[in-house]
Amino acid sequence: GKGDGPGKEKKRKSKKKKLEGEEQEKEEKKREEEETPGKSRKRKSKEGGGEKDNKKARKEEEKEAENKWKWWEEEKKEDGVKWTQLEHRGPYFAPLYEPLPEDVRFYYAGKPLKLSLTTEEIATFYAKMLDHEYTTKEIFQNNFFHDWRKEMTSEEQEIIQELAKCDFSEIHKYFVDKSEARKALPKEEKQKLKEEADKIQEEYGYCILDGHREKIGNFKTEPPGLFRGRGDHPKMGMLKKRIMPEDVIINCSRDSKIPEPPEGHKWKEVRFDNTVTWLASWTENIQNTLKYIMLNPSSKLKGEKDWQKYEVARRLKDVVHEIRARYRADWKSKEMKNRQRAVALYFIDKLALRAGNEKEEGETADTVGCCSLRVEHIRLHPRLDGQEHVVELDFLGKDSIRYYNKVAVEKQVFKNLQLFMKNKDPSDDLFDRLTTTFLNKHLQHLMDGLTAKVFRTYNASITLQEQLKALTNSEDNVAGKLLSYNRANRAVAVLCNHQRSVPKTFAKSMEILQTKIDAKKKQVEEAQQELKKAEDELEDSKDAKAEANVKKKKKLLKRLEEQLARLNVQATDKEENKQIALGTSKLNYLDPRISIAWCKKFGVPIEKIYNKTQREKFAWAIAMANEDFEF
DNA sequence: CTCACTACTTAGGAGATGCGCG
DNA sequence: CGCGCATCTCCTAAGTAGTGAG
Repeated sequence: GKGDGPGKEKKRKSKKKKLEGEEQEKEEKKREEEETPGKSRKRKSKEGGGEKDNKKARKEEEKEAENKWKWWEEEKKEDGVKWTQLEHRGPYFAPLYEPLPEDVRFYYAGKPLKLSLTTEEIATFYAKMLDHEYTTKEIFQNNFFHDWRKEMTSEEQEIIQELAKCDFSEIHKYFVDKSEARKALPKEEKQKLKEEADKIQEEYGYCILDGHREKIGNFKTEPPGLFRGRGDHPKMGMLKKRIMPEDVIINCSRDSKIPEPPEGHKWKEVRFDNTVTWLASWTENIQNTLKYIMLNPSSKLKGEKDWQKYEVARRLKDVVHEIRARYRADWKSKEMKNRQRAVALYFIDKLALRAGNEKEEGETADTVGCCSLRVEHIRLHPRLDGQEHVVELDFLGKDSIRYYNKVAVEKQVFKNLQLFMKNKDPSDDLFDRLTTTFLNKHLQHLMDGLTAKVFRTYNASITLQEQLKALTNSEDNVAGKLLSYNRANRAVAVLCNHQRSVPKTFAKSMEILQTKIDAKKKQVEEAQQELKKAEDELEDSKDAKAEANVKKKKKLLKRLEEQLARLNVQATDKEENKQIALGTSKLNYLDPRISIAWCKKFGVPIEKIYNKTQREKFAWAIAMANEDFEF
């Protein structure tokens, strides 16, 4: 193994660029906020002070919020310095392996075989996944078997030569039963388990940052297991090793209580770096990259960064027209590099594509973003479905999620793409002269803090704002307004290509809906026939009674048709949402102040939009946005 | 420029929990 | 008051983007 490199020299990060302008902007926002009528806000946050000035004792949550750290009302730290005090208990380690009971056996070539502890543990990783699709994949099997054999004793290596002869079924059953037994536990037992978990959370799940108790995001080390990559990952099935204290670097403040490593163990290193936000880190053995223990999204460190992200996106709003004019001009640039950059930027802006850094081949699944698109990922149609200059994009993006889109583009773009593809193989880079670094250098020059990803944030947020404006009807009731909100949110999710796998129960509930539709259709048909009959009768008799009957039947038909239409809309809605995930954009791309302003403007309770966790994450925005907020 | 390394955000799936309904 | 589905929480993989050495 080459994964262990102890005693390497560590470097400190240098300070980041100045952001004075931004700070000023924030100061202004604050003052603006404080002028708004309603609750008066305090300058300083209270720390455990039992002041009770909130006479109109509202909900508990609000009382709780009273104790929360209103960091956004404080002065910002010197650039690059993330904290002055950081104290925590270190990570909570995954429990050690518990050997299987004697009667749960592993079989090789039909015969029971007692495994060494390590070998058995790894066998359980595979056994647990037996009914997962992963274990049917050859790469997964090969990687697993290779890594497993490496950990076996020489006797075991001698015997266990083929994965196909391994029988894990008893082990598998053991874990299935175990999990079922857990589910069937009586209430009080479950309660006890929960209390234990809460205690761990209480002890390890928080840290002290600059005098405030802050929630940690992931305070547990990742347990050992088999690596589960996404998509066609070349490393799927490889053994992810157990993290020991000896692998872990602790970061905290010098004068804090240094966390104790578990009994009989030592930390790899303890450092006191206040220019970073992480509390602990280790190197994982699959990709040889660092993993970190960091704070929860509700924390100051994360919240401030999030806020800053949206402020950068808002600054883009002011210059985006110039930038667009600039890249359109660059479509004609004499420099091929600049032309490629201009076309790529157009895609990033128009289609909200990711930047697309280069990746090491064979290390990860074959996915691309904008700058790493290959010729094989696009098709050019001079005309298609009545449109001119259509580009068909089809590629796997982040998490191996497919991006498929047919989009009409400007003639210049189309011509450029033809040029970029000329004399190239399908597997060649479309933008062969372009890297994300080059693109971002250019963007930085156009606007301070601008990078490719800002376009996604900007376009997502501005789309939400525009869609909300277009779709919300103030006459609607709350449910109707929420529907509009979800539609606006969905427009963003579609733009950003946020997908989910089709819910397991989808087909079933769709079927129920379809049955309803079919029944309704039949009713409509019947009503049509009856109407026809009534009309025929009227033809014959021409009396008032028959005429009234025709009217009645017409009315009925109309109502049924409307009901059918509504069901169809519902089905379309459901179908459209089938593979769309709204959560990612809500959490990462939509400036929360847009949603909060909308809630205030239309009298929709914020809880209808954001659940508790989300409200904690966006506490800064809830505190500062009023109904006039404009992104 | 490339490469190695670092630090951070963004992402979908699995499993846990909660909630409305009969 | 349990059951089945929807929502929430947790987990950790997979991106973006920066730095600095050579």
